[in-house]
Parts: sequence; C-alpha cells; structure tokens
Amino acid sequence: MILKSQVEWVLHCCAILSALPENKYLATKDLAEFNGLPKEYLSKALQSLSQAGLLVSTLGPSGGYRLAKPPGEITFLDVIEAVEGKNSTFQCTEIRQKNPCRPKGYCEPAPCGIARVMGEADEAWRQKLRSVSLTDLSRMLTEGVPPELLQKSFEWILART
Amino acid sequence: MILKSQVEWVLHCCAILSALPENKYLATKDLAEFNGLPKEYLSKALQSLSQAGLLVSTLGPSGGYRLAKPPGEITFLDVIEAVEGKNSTFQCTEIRQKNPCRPKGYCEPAPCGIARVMGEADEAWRQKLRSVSLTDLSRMLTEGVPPELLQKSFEWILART
DNA sequence: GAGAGACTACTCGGATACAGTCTGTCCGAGTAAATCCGG
DNA sequence: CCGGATTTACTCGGACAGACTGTATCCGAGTAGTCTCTC
Repeated sequence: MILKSQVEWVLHCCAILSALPENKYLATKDLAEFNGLPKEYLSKALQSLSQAGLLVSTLGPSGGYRLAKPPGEITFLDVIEAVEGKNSTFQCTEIRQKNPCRPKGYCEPAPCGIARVMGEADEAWRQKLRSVSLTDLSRMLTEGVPPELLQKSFEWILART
Repeated sequence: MILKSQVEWVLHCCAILSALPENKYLATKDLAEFNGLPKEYLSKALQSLSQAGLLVSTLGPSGGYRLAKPPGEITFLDVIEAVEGKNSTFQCTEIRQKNPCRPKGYCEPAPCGIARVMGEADEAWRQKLRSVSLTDLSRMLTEGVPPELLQKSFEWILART
C-alpha cells in the first residue's frame, strides 16, 4: 500500500501556486519544468484537483492554474483525496458471512470488528492530514532555506505568470 | 492506495488461531474453507506471517499453523506489516532537488516538509494499529454474536485441529 | 486607426502503451505422522 | 509384537498467468488572447 507519486507532485505544485499573486495563473508546463516532472502526466493530476474544486484553470495564452480558495482553506487531505479518491484504505468484504457454521439468513448485528479498527486507524491518518493547510506547508517549505534561493525561485515563477 | 485483501484474510485467520488450544495446529485448507477463501493464495499470506515470526508451522499430517506468541503480544500492526511490508505509505523522491534555481551541490538542511507531514500521518495510522492486539480482536469479534453460533464454530475448528 | 479574421498557446479529454502489482493457480520438493510389512 | 520401510498429508517455494492499476505519451477539440490584414 503506497501513495501515488502524483500525490507528492501536486503537493509541491500547490505550494508554488500558494505563492502566486492574486488572480495570476501558472501553466502546467512551467510547474512541470520547475519540479522536473513529465508535463502530460502531471497535467492529469492537476485536472483531478481542478475537478475537485481546489484549482481553477483558464485556457489560452497566459492560461494555467491558480488556487480556487485561499491557501489557508485547503488541507493536505483535500489534495490527497482529489488524487487518490475518498475511499478508505481498508475495504471489508464481510468474510464472516462465509462461515460454514453460520445459519442461513442470519444478519450481523454490528459492523465487523476488524473493519472498525481499520476504519479508526484510517480516520487517525486523515485527521492528521486535515490539520495541515497549504499555509502551514508554505511556512515549512521556506524556513531554513537561504533567502537568495527563495528570491530566485519566486522570480522564476513570477516571470512565467 | 488500498490495502491488499490478504490483510483482511490473515486478520480473520489470526482471530481463529487465537482461539486454538495450546500447541494445536490448524491447516491452511481448513482456514481457507472456514473463511471461504482460495487456499493456495491464502497460503502465501500465511507464509509471510510465518516469516515475520508471528506464526509457527509444522509439516506432515495434523500440521498447519499456530500463533508463535500469546495473542496479547501480537498487534494489528504486526500482522499488517507482515503482509504489506514495513515501508511508509509515502515515498519522498526529493523533488525539491530538481528546482532549476537551486545552486549545484547545494545540500538540503532538513527533510522535506511534505515528507515530514506525510510521515507523521503515517505514524498516527500505525500508532492506532499498534494499540490493538489479537486479544482485543477476539473480544470484539465475539461480543454480540449468539452463543450457539460461537459454540458451533469453535467445535468446527476443534474437530480439525 | 479600427474591426474582422487568422494564428498561437494553452487546457481538456480520450486513446493508447507499458510496467508493476495484486490475485490466483499449479506443481514439485521436502517433511513428519500414520500405516504396512517382515521377522 | 516390534522395528524398519512405505505411504500419506501437509508445508514450502518457485513458476506462471490474467486482471487491474500506476505511469506515462500522443493527439485532436475547444478556447482565449494576440497578431495580421484590409479598409
């Protein structure tokens, strides 16, 4: 069980888009180039975010993506669920119903204990991801980085906006 | 990102093996039949548990598997990691090193912020799974189930031990 | 100089391809208990 | 009746195959700015 590499990609892209001036768009091509990623496939991931309502896109020249909401209102979980889907990491197939000793037509009174534990673990994971916003991410990604590198990156991005 | 179905299978199998008398073995064939699972493929999963030191196997007739430790000393996480591996759900590929503005030979001072958050979420998930043992599981799976069904299942298993 | 039309750069969506993983099956080698057979 | 040889029932491990998912690539359709051309 491992997350798609797209998850890492779009999180980095979201961090960049957070730094963009109001109402400016950045093209997939530039996001791909800045992160050293395959443009076409990254595009698919960004489309997912767009469909999830996290990004807004514009066509034509100087088109591209921008955040659909303030970075403080977008969480890690939003981004990850947009790419991975909202399904729980554990799918209960009701194995207990296969028990040969089980009377026909017997109806289980409560959800399977295994599913319950797995569901709680999944929720703990999601809760942690829900607690971190893109604003928090920007802070974490910039602290400890030399100012001239930040400045240079910012200008690189701004020049393509 | 979804867990293998083998995870659900072996958790159910572990619950059954927890109920076994001391030093009694149950064959893969019977575990598969009781849970309505493909015997050969289930066998692969049980082998993983055996290699992880959670189960002990014996060859020959009346062979099979039993728990290697008291059920209170085996956790959900032990079982899941035996099947899924111990890798984190998130693999950081150090995208930030691809930044075209990054000076050559520049060395990152700290782990990537994204990897840190994802790692913490992963740890929250594992922590929850670490807190539930097979003893807890047995309690959860039996409560609310009619005594005659439990009795019948127990005899079914015991007859094949 | 202004307006209409052509051009360009981009997103979007579908089609396709390839590799790896998940799920499942089959079979032979090795092993331990049960059975059989000879003395 | 006893001990060794054979049979049997199981695990273990490897080989194999099909389906699905993840990782890409390519291209055509649609769109919004920009450019050009004509009046």
